[in-house]
Amino acid sequence: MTTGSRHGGQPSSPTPRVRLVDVAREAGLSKTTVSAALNDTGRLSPAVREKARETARRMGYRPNATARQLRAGRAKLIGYVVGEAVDARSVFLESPYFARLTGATAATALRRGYAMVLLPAGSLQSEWADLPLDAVVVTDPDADDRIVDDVLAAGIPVFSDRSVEGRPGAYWVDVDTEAAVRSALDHFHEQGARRPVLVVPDSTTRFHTEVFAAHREWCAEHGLPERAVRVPEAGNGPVVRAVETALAGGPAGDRREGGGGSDGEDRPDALLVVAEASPPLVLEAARRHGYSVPDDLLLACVSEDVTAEHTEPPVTTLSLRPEAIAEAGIEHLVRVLEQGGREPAGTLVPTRLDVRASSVRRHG
Amino acid sequence: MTTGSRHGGQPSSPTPRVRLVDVAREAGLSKTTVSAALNDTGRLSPAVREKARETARRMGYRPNATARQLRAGRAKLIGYVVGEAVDARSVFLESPYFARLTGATAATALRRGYAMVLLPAGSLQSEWADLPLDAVVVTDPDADDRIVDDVLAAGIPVFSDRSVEGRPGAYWVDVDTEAAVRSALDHFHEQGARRPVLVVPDSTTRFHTEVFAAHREWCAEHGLPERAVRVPEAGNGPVVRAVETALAGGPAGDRREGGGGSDGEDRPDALLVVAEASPPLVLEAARRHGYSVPDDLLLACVSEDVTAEHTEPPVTTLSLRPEAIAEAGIEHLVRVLEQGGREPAGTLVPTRLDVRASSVRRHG
DNA sequence: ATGAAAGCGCTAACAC
DNA sequence: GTGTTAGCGCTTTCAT
Repeated sequence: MTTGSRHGGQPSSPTPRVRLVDVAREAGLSKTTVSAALNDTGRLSPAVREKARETARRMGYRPNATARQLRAGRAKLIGYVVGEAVDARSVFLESPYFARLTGATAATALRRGYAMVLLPAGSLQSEWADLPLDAVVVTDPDADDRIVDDVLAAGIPVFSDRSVEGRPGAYWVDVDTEAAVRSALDHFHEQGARRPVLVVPDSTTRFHTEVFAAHREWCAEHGLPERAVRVPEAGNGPVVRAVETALAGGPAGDRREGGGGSDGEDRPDALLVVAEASPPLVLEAARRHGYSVPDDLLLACVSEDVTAEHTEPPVTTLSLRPEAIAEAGIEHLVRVLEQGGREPAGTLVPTRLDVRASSVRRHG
Repeated sequence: MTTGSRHGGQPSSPTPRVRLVDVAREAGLSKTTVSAALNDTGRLSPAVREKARETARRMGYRPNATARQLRAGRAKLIGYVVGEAVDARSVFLESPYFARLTGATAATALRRGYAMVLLPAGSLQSEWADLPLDAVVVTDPDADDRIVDDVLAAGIPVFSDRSVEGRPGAYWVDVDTEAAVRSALDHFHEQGARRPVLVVPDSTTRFHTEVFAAHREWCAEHGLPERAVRVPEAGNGPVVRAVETALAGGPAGDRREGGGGSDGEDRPDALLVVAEASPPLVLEAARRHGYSVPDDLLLACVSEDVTAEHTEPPVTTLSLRPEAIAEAGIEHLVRVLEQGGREPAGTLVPTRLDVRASSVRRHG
């Protein structure tokens, strides 16, 4: 009466799932033959191949991925962590940039045969040590981030930004930050702006530190004073406050001599916001401070936020092109993982400036 | 001179990775003993257990997850797809709601020992057929979505919203939509509004159809005309246009007799926006149409968008509490997967109305 | 052209 | 207490 003595199985499998050997038995063939037929390998007579396939189909056979992985030695699984903002638990996805980067990475990876596991921002390698990850993508790690070291120490290849350059087992894709900053500042300059201000997060992320440096350099080259406000933390509130600081006068550690309205000479005439913030809110902040955009303030945001197109005036954005980054990164990863050869280790992805009314001077 | 003939391995493994048997040999013990020591099972003398552990640590041993999975029969992997908006490829994450739901699901799952694979929105089961998924989470499937059927047909448990109720192998978590809609409309009513309008996506998602129904019911109960505008597609543009339609007059298929300004009686005095849209943009749209919020229009949005707190006035939001949904869902999933027993199949999660200035009448 | 058998790395019966 | 052994389901030499 023992109707099949489950050996080491689960509490009660809903369906005992058909295995390769079941198909083989049913078709009167061997595992080998059926496997070959299904994988289109080996030399089989068309008849047998078809019979095996047909039987498999009829029985609803689906190969056990885990067994394949074990055999193959790799799991076709990659991890994805956002390094930045360890404190901002799982909120990073609310940034349109990370949202799109994340989605695009997952989609591209799957297209290339890899599944992407979403790892909570700021999680430690130890928390997912027993995932069979072939590689880990670490986006925008902080300079002092442990995660990259942890993963490398575990012998897992890391794909990150340029900050990992030179580390064995680490590969990178990055935006061409300098060109990006230049393109925005040059654009302002062409439009006649001479007192641009930068608002940038005070983070140790590669991108942000490079933005700061590129801005400094550009200002020096153009003989303009370096005006920058650093945002202490992420979020719309802090960024908007930083924007207000920027619009109130010059840089943070700056001469604000004289008492009241020292407007005119000192008021910024262009604003580049690199920190993630909602374009409508930034625009609104400018208005509150008595600026009319673009008449007396040119505005551009580094952002993927689609609301930028819907404001009045629409806001010029500098897109980091997350989809392009994701694609470049995954292509790179697949090449490294599958060809194993020593790859160039890095790729630079250009940005795109979408000029809209907020940064174009009116009447010619 | 053959320095180790790689058998069926990769092109060139960077490090041959230490296996259980290596540790065993090194420690002069058997695989069993080491395994037991590491997993804290079996009866081992403390001395031996320590020795095994020490050796493993020293050699940098990390168990092969795939082998474990094969042995255990389950991969501790769950898939996550957003059913809604098949067309909006990987953009769904830009919605703060989905972003937070996604992040929270991943985090909660990992805490419970499951890794979450992010599947591109609208992707088919066939595209990830060879992932060893223990279950698939399908958020907000459209009524005619194939995905749920596909996954169930593959013998994989599905966790989704209430629309899957009654299907064997399907479990659900859902927001208490009716209570949610009531709470918002009741709030408007208490504030004196008598001509509320609803803006809701014209989708076949369970949530949206229920919102529409709940609103209809509420209006009937209160003897108020049902005013609703359905948004044909997602995105800030379409939603803002729908808001403008709503504010211009009554419902879409509605008497708009007479020519010009039939204001007064007909103008809505409260607006509930259920479609994802940026609160600042909605507010701006209301202003463009000559409304002052909250003086002659009360406003509330179903949204997780944090910008709602930063507008002037701040916007009242109805939060669906994605983190709570994620937690309830994953708890449920883990229970089903691990205890296998026939679980209650469904959980309802309450929403939260965050009342802010946009929906509170001034001067008492 | 097809099948038998080994083995991926691990865990769990079952001896000793 | 500790070691031996048998698989988990699949792919892949290697015989036949």
